[in-house]
Amino acid sequence: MPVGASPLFLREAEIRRGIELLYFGYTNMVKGADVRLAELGFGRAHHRALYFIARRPDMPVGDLLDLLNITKQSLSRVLGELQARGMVAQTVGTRDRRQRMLRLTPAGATLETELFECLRDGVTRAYGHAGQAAVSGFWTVLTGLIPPGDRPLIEALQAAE
Amino acid sequence: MPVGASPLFLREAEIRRGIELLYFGYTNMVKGADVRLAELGFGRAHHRALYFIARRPDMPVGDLLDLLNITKQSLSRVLGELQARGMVAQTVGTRDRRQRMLRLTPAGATLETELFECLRDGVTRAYGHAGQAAVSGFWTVLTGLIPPGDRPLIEALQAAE
DNA sequence: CATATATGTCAACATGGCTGACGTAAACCT
DNA sequence: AGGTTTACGTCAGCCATGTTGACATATATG
Repeated sequence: MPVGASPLFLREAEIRRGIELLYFGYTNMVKGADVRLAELGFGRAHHRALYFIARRPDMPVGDLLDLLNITKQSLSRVLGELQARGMVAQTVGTRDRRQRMLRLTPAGATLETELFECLRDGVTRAYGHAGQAAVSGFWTVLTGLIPPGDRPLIEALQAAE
Repeated sequence: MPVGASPLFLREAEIRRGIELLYFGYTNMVKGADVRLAELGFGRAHHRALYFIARRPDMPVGDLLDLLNITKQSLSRVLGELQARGMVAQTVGTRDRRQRMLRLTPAGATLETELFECLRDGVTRAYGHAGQAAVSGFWTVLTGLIPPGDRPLIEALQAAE
């Protein structure tokens, strides 16, 4: 922020606006996927696991736990259901045989793609109407909300596709 | 978006980046408030009710239901707890005596302020580092994620303080 | 006066978090 | 080689917060 920028810039109203838009924006983004998940008997927790496994194939269980920030017992339930329904498979780690590497089965990949498309449509529309500069600001502000220490974990998702 | 903007602009990587930042940004924004709420034996649902009642004092129950998009049975539990603990009070509507107008008690207002400050610190930092143009883009993209039909409801929160 | 609306309430259930305790296999360290 | 730590899994129970369905009451409205 340039020195001397309006002090009103950080007034309560602006903060509340951000809080509200973030809440409603997130809620609306996932609304479509929620419907599809419910039809299949899955929930948001399943989606999150599917999403990150799709994003980083062969991620070990521990990394997924770090990303989701839940207990292994919670993840275990979700992962067990996804495996039982043929969406996720495990292989023993090559470098460290204690690790279980997670990846999607073809059926899992198909479902993840379908769910991604639910989110994508809304995001594409929002990006398109806002323009590239706005999108860049959107990314910048959201990144600023993440504690610096946690950023590498998230940036690693976006590195080298 | 200007005609002829990069077609790469809407590639999958950009969409996924937005999805991830929105998820992690939201999660981190509310993390501090979650801690405080847990100390008091409240949860996020209580916070959402407190938040919107603070934002629009004397909002009728039905409006709050529309905003939160949950069933009246779910809200009723939360609201009952907030009333039992002296955070929220109801008055009979003046224009329509069937309505119950919600407002915070002084204790409720104190708590809401405290929780707001938990969110505010993170948002203020993110806004400050990003700059006003980025914040504007942040708002624009998030607004674009909300179905146009729902926007008036949310904009009404931000009108005429 | 009949009907619709705003709210409340009882009961049962699902999802997805949590804690605590315990077990196994593999890696790592000395 | 042996003890310790790490990665993962599992059993059991609890809590928060959402859901549906049915029904009750007071008030507004045509």
